[in-house]
Parts: sequence; structure tokens; C-alpha cells
Amino acid sequence: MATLKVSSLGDYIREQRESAQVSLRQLAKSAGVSNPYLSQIERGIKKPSAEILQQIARGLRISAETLYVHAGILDERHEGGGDVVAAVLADPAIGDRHKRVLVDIYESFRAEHAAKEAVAKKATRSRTRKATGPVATKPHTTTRRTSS
Amino acid sequence: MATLKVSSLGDYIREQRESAQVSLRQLAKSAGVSNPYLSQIERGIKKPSAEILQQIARGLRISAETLYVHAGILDERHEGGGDVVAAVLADPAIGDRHKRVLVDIYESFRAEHAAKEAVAKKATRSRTRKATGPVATKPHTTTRRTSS
DNA sequence: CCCAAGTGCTAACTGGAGCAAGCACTCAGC
DNA sequence: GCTGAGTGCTTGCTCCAGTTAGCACTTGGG
Repeated sequence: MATLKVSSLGDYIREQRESAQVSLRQLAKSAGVSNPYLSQIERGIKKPSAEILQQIARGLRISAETLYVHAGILDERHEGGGDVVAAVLADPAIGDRHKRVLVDIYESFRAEHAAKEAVAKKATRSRTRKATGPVATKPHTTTRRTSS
Repeated sequence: MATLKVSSLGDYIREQRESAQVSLRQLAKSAGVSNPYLSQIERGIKKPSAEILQQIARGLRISAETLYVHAGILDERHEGGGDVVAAVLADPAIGDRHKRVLVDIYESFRAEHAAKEAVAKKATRSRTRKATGPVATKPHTTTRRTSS
């Protein structure tokens, strides 16, 4: 299972913030987190908890699940509408035990289907995967004042 | 937004562990967390991160999302959590035959759950809720040995 | 009875999440 | 030029997540 992707998460948050045309302090205030901490998150220095991500998502007016995917808390396959697992978990018409059983069956079906897809793909080979690029450089550098 | 529900999460994890008939140490080992920490989580003393929940879910062979719901990381009334049948039919990750099987199983679970609800309603007469204690009753009491 | 292996837990510890105080810098109004 | 308001960041701190060492207890085999 992938480790939590801190630096790409920070880039994404800063992207969303700048796209919404709000400052770091404004987002920090609406999200209810301190602005130095938000700065550290955006720069990939700190790894926020799911609770902090929920608050940031609320401040950005996006779904928390979007940030979860970037943080590695949720797998990308579960994001968005039509998600079977989310639908099952949210369904009040069945109990927890049934939910677990249904999700297990679904996952095994998915694995079976994926295996079949892999076999089918072997017949049509010659595909290359694109490597992901590094993180963006900082917008400006700061200079510390010499002590008086 | 709900705060993270630590004690109900712990109860659920212990429930799942005991249902799977594994000891605390066995689960801790398969999950890759320390057994005292797992004990603290189950007793509601510590609040685990999403990463730890992922590991525990893997050790229990259940989906991490199930634990996320109990931890309050995911909302049970998730926006994507719409109709289960529609989600299954729309899912490209499984084949048509699997879709029909899954829908059939789901419908039978719903019918079973509905029947149980009907029975439970007949038996219920102004029930009073039992107050939950801080921790579950201990199987044994510990006394610290006086230092030599 | 003894002992090894297993159980769940306590206590002390370390590292990191998250914050408050304060910094240098920019910009606009006076 | 000065000043206030805003910006993003640094530093030091507190508190908690998560681990290690070790405890009492149970159980089964020799």
C-alpha cells in the first residue's frame, strides 16, 4: 500500500487555494488551522491528519475525499460518484456484517475482473508508463535579519 | 462535521478481531502496529491515524473505508453513497455476470435486514440505552510488583 | 509441579502534529 | 517617507501518536 504522499498533497492544496484566489491566511482562517501550519503543509514539511484535511477541504469548498486521495488515505478508484464501496457503506438498508460481506465479494469480483483484463492486455502489448515529474520550486526566498 | 469517534471505533475493531478469532497480538503483528497501541485503540484511549487504520484494516482483511466510517474520516452519508444497485451496474471494474450476482446478494441482504428490523420493532418497548463505560471489563486485574 | 508460550495491559519514552509569537517583506494611502 | 494592513514564513513550544520494555496472568505439555 502506498505511503502518504505529502508533497503532492501540498502542491494540490496550494493549487486549489490559488485557483480560488484566496491567501494562505484567508484559507487558514476559514479552515480553522493556523497559517504557519498550512504553509508547512503546502510546502510538504508537515503531514496533516485526516481531521485537518477535512477542515482544509471545507475551507476550500471541495470534498474531503479529494484531499484524501492526494494524501493516500483513499485509493483513487474509490473517488467520485458511482463508487460501489461508498454506496454499500452508506446504505442503511443492510447491517454492518452484510456490508462487510458485500464489499469482500465485490473486491474479489474486481480482482477477478482485473486478472482477466490483464490476460486480455497481454495480447496487445507495447505500452509505456509515463514517469511523474518532481515538485515545483518555491515562489520566493526569504532572508533572515541579522540579530542586533 | 462529526469529531472522530474513537471509542466506537475501538469497539468495532475489537468486535471484528474477535469475530475473526484472532488475538490482539496476532492482529497487531499482521497489521504491523505494536500490541499495546492496538490495545489502547480498542479501548478508546488513543486516536489512530488514517495510516494506522489502513494497516489494521489490512490485518483484519476488511476495507479501510469501513474503519474510516467508524473513525469519522468518511461520512456514512457520503455524497457518492447513492443507490447501491445503480453504483454496481455503473461500475466498469466488474463484468455483467458479477454485477447480477452482486445485486442479487445485496437484495437478499436487504430483505434479511428488513425482516430483522420488523422483528426488532415488535420486541422494542421504550428501551433505555445502556451507558457505555470507559473501557470494557478487564479479563483480569493487574497489580504492579513492588520494586526489589 | 514446573516451564514455555501465549495473552492483554502499564509505564516511560521519542518523534512529530499543530499552535502561538514574532519575523521580513510588500503595498497602498496619507 | 511613514504607517497600517496584509502576506508567507521561522522558531520554539505543548501535547499526543506510536513504540519499547516489562508486568501479571492463563494454559497446556512434560
